[in-house]
This record gives sequence, structure tokens and C-alpha cells, in this order.
Amino acid sequence: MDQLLQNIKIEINEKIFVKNPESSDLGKRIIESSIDLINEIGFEQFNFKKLGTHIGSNESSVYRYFENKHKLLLYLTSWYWAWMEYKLVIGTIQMTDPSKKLDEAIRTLTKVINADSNFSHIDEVKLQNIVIAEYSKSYLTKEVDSENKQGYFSIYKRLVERLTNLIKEVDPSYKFPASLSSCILEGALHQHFIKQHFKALTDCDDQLTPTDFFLNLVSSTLSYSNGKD
Amino acid sequence: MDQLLQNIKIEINEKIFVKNPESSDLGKRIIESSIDLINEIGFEQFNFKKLGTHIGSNESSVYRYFENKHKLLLYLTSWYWAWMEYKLVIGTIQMTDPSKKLDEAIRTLTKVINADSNFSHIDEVKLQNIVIAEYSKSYLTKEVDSENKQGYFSIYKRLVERLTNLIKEVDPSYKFPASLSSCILEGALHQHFIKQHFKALTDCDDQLTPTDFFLNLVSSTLSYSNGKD
DNA sequence: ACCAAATAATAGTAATACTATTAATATTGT
DNA sequence: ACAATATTAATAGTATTACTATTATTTGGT
Repeated sequence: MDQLLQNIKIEINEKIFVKNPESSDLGKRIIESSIDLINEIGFEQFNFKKLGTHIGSNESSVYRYFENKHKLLLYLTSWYWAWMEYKLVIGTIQMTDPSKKLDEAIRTLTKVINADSNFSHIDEVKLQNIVIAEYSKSYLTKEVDSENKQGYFSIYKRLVERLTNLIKEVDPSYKFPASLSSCILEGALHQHFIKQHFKALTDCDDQLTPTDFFLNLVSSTLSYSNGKD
Repeated sequence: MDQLLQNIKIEINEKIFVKNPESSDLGKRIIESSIDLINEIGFEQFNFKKLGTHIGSNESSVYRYFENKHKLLLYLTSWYWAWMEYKLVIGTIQMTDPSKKLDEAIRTLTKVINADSNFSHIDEVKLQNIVIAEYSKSYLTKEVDSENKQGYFSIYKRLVERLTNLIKEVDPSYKFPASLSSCILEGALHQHFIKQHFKALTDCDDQLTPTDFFLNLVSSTLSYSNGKD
């Protein structure tokens, strides 16, 4: 897959950035370093001055790429979800059995990224940790409706929709395909977070994973018309 | 229940506040007004200067009650979860059938608060909206582990645990009681949020509610040894 | 070598998140 | 009633943040 990914390009809504960070070396360093820094000190402590220092450049140079740190977070998380969507699509494209497709999709969307999945300048392991710890902050704002209208969350929404459709294919009679889909995506992030910080609130650890939990949940909730279960 | 609630007192971890807001009129006005203000302008835009103006008092007076706005959010959300726990306990105490108890618990924990549930100086409808929109921000921080150690999240954890135990009672063989419990509590907030802001990501609306979704999810996931289903 | 674009450096502003000090007001004990 | 004490309000000030504006310097293309 690494080779494949070398050649694809992840497209992010142009309104999210002032200047496309993919278009220059400095831009790429901004992305690379912001992932490092946010992962290390958290989104609240993170700012463009610290980022400037971190990349041996200047605060004002960062502002030529992103209006503010909120937009940068939207960029990073959009990139993550676009990458997830890509993995989901290529991982299930040749499958015909709906239940196997759904199974594979859930695995892709809920598992921990392993260190060697790296390509280009983006460290996906760190990026996933950022998404786990910070994604909610990108939409839990007073501006959510206007930003949603501008399409800032469209990649994530498309991904939820894809999973919803896979659920519908398996069980067209199920009443809550969209709710289940959003619950899996958001719930997986939450389970990953609490398995790190509130161990008593989950049964998941490195053996029994969030993937196991959601596979079990889905297989017992849906009526599989053909194939497995 | 309103009468009952008049007489109970919700106890919050003393480390969360500098001076107990329940101990004075100004303190109560701080709580009352902060709920109004955060609900209105959101947690990011909210600060103690605006709160001071709102209660016809001074910024520095607010600091005598809470170190910072993060602590105030911890106070408000702790109060909410304590109140939820209370409702859950008194709503299920006289029940004997585990599956009916669980059913009632899920209803209590996932439904929308209605306007007339008000008592004292706290507007529970607004407070629930705050919890839906802001609760995640109280623990998605770099300080989460140390604050957890200090017991700042103990009420919420106890509530998840209570629900976990109800799940275990219904189906002792189920492998993920804690994950399901945390998933319901956190997922309900999420479904309420997306039904307001990302309608395409959920099947829930005012007819088909998050409560319906989670009741269905739980009843199909657990094996009910006795009673319903 | 020269021009344009990109980047870096510097400075400055308004707002935020506080702290410290003092003044005014309420509450309590005798 | 009145002094002592606690509480609250007002004022001022600081460090940091989240930017904007201006100018200087570097870099790459022709």
C-alpha cells in the first residue's frame, strides 16, 4: 500500500488553507512539525510562535499558510479522514460479500495505526493520536454550522456515509444505519482515548481491542441476510 | 422528583473549587450565570470578565470561587453527572428485574431533559446542552491523567460503572460491559450533537431518538437470560 | 546578473487569563 | 451598638496569545 500511496494525492478543501502546504518545502515542514508539536504538547498549548521556532522559521511565515491553529487542525484531521477513506476503499474494492466488506471496513476504521504505515512527511501514528485526542475540538465550536456549510467536514461526512451504506447493504431493514456508523467512528476514537486514560471505563486493551468490541456489536445488532454469522 | 431534589445536596470534589459556590448568594449567581453564558456564547468565547459583567459583579470576585474556567466547567459537568446518577438511582431502586432496570437506566441517561425538570438555581436544560457541546473538552487535555488522579472525574466514572454493572446483571457472559457502558454515555451526547448539527450522520430526530437507538443496540447485543426480549 | 516570489525578522496591537492591592460593604460576636 | 472580620468590588497591572503590518533578506528562474 505504501507504494500506492506514494502516487495518490489527498485533496483538502481549499478554503481550509491560505496557501497549500503541499506546494512548498516550508509548507510540508509546517505540517510535519505541527503533527510533532501538537502530539507532544497538546492543541491548547500549541501556537504558531512555538511552531515557528520548532521549524526554525518565523511565526508570520506560518500565517501565510493557515489563518489560525483551528484551521490547521481542520487540515490535519481532514487529511487523516481522507487517508482513512482511501484505505477503506482500496481495502474493500475487490470484495463482493457485503458482510465481509463491512467487517474489513470496521477493522480499517477502528484499529491502531502501526509504526510502519508511514509515508511521505506525515507521521500517521502521531496523527492518529492527535485525532483521538483533538478531533472533537474541531467541531465542538459555535462556528460548526457555518463551517459545515463551507464544506470543512465533508471528508469525514463522506466516510460516515460510506460506512452507513455498507451497513445498509448487510441489513437493509436495520433502522439506525447512520447512527451506528457515526457511533462506530466516534466511539472508536473514544475507546482508544479511555483505554489510555480511563482504563476502568473500557474492557479494551492491547489484546481485546476496540475493533473486537465494534465487530461484536455490529454482528449482533445486524441481521446478516447472506454469508457470515 | 422535584420535591425530593429540593432536599438532596449534590456534593462536588472540593479540589475543583476555591470556595464552594453553594455557600453564598454570589456563588450561586456564578453558577447560574455561567450556565447561561456558556450556553449562549460557547466555552471558548466565555471568560470571567464577561461572567463578571453578566452577574453585575467583578472578574476578581469570580476568581475567589474558581481558579479558572476549566475548573468551572469541571464543576458544572460534575454537577450534571451527579444529578444524572441521582436520577438513575431513584428511578431504578425499586425495580427487581435486571433487564427492566437496564432499560430504565438507558432511558434516563440518553433522553433530552425537558424544560420543567428545573429546580433551584440550575437550569438543567441549558446544562445538558453545555454537557453535549463541551463535556469532551473537560478531559481532552494534557492534564487529564493528573486531574483524574485527583478525582475530578470520579462522579462520571462511578456513573459509567453503575451502568456497567446493570449490563453485567443482564448478561454476565457479555465480554464488553464497560466499553458498551461508556459507549452509550458518550455516544448519546454525540448523537444529540449530530442530530443538531450534522443531520445526515444520524437517523435520530425528535421522533426516533438516541434513546431508541441505544435501547435497540443493547437489546440486540446482550443475551437476556430472564424476562424481556 | 536581475527580477519576482517566498520567507524571515521586527515591531506592534487587542484580547485573554490571570495576580495584587486597596476600598467598600456585609456579617458576626460581644 | 460597634468593633472585628470576612466577603466582595474596583482598580491596576503583567505575561501570554493571536494575530497584522512593514520591511529586509533569501531563493529560484530566465
